[in-house]
Amino acid sequence: MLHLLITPDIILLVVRDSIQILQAQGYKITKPRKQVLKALEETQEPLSPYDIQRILRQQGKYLNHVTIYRILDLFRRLNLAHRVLSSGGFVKCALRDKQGCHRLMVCRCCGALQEFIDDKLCQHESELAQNSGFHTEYHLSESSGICSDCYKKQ
Amino acid sequence: MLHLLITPDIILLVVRDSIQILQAQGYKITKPRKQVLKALEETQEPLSPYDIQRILRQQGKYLNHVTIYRILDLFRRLNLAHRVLSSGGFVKCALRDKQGCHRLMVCRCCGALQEFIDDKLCQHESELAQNSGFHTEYHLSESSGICSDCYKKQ
DNA sequence: GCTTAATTGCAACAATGTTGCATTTATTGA
DNA sequence: TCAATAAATGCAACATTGTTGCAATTAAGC
Ligand SMILES: [Mn+2]
Ligand SMILES: [Mn+2]
Ligand SMILES: [Zn+2]
Ligand SMILES: [Zn+2]
Repeated sequence: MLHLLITPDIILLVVRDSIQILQAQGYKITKPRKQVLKALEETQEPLSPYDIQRILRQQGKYLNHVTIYRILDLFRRLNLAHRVLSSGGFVKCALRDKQGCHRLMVCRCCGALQEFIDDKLCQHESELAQNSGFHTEYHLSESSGICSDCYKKQ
Repeated sequence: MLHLLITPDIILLVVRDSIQILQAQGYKITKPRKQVLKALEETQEPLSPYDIQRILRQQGKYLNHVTIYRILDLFRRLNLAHRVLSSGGFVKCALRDKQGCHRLMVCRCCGALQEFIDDKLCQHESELAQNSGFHTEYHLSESSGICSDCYKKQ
């Protein structure tokens, strides 16, 4: 339901990219880490730690939930993934939002997520914050509404 | 830590206002509901259901956690309160953000929250969404950064 | 004061998240 | 290729958070 066009090619590319980042920072490339990366990449929805465990289990792979929590925490710190605020799930960060700015639109009917980026918006928002002395580092925001599909159906 | 100037006068005003809304919609004005409202109003931070339970217990008032969950759910539906996405807590909505648009800045050092409103920002964001067919109903977004106090200390 | 529908409390349970420590594994370089 | 070793994982035990069905209570209206 994450409305980003993710083809198998891109998945491979992005997974490899993430692995390079892990390596560059001195983290081991372990089987569990690769599996969590792949799950986040392939699934078109935000995944909670337990979602990921379920998905992997269905593929005959068992990871302890503690391990998954720790891996997701690492990914978050490295900006390889980020939380979806409203659901508490995690999504894999696409290459294009490396800047650390994540804006989501969430459809209240079907739960569809759409991520977008707009520099002017970030700038405007940062300026507003600045006016009250706040120094913005990154935006992780969600808007609520109705996606085009659900809108047509009404 | 919620940087909104909330004086005892305003608390009384806003609590009364919320009670009118409850009444107008045919909901009973019960002791538990008044207590949860007051706790949200008086506390300067977002409160989780269990936070609220703790606070009230310290005042010798016991509410079952199930009750608190149900009350918060009702408040949310009536737009008397809304969730703080990053913490999972709830904040009481001030009168001025009745429009249903809630923008927060969260300090990653001290956790301070600052809520603000900017029509131009909402408009810009809605337009962007519209471009991809998304119909925005309300914004509930959070930016991350450093508040003025923490910035000075560095 | 009654009546009654709405609300709350309770019990039992399910899901989510955390910590300390033993075991395993990926990396390095001999 | 194989040991050494630091890093990562698994496990157990626990803590916190959230849900459901049903009985008891309560606020609102007469
Ligand atoms: Mn992202
Ligand atoms: Mn608000
Ligand atoms: Zn939709
Ligand atoms: Zn601060």
